[in-house]
Amino acid sequence: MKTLNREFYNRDSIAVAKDLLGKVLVHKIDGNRMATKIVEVEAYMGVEDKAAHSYGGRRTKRVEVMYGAPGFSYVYLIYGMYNCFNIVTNVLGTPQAVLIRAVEPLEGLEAMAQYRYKKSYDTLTKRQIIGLTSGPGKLSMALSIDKRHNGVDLCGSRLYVEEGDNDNIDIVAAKRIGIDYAEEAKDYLWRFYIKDNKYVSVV
DNA sequence: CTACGGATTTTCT
DNA sequence: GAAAATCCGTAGT
Repeated sequence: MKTLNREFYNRDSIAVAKDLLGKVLVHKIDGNRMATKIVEVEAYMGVEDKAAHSYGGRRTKRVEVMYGAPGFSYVYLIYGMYNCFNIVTNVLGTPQAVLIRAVEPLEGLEAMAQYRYKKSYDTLTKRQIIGLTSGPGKLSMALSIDKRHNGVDLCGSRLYVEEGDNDNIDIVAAKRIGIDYAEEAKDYLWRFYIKDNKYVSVV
């Protein structure tokens, strides 16, 4: 499968977010490949978006990578415990990103089960199988993504997104999650997910 | 199966 | 010193 190039990410977050649905997020560790279908995303539109970490042009050490070139990863720790994986979008100097909120496991199920639960995949309960990757913190655990992966080039060969074979998907637009502080921006329909997919975090 | 509240620590004010 | 782009276990239908 073809890896998405820099140009794909060099657009505004909303356009990239929608186009990422159905694409395949891959993480290779020691030659082992884990692959997952992207099923839920959120667009963060930067300077003009009260929910974004870069709102109003805030430029701290944490947020710095969003001001860089598109197609790099932005990983941050949330609630003291969980990592969230984002993809930097739009032109250099425009601090936008897409949060990957949920994915569906495709390859490397055993490795994911170990990273996530320290258990073999076939001992998982139904609830645990869905819980593998049905949320931003969860998928980061399953794919072994943490702060070390902040600023990684997704046009490289270890962590990247491939074309999927999923053309006819039904996209739902909804309010973003966990941003009640963002005033009017909390109601924008900037979360997108694949209709009826089991791994979507909030329906 | 749903609802609730506690966990835990980085980051910025 | 407060808040945070979340998750999980427990308790109650």
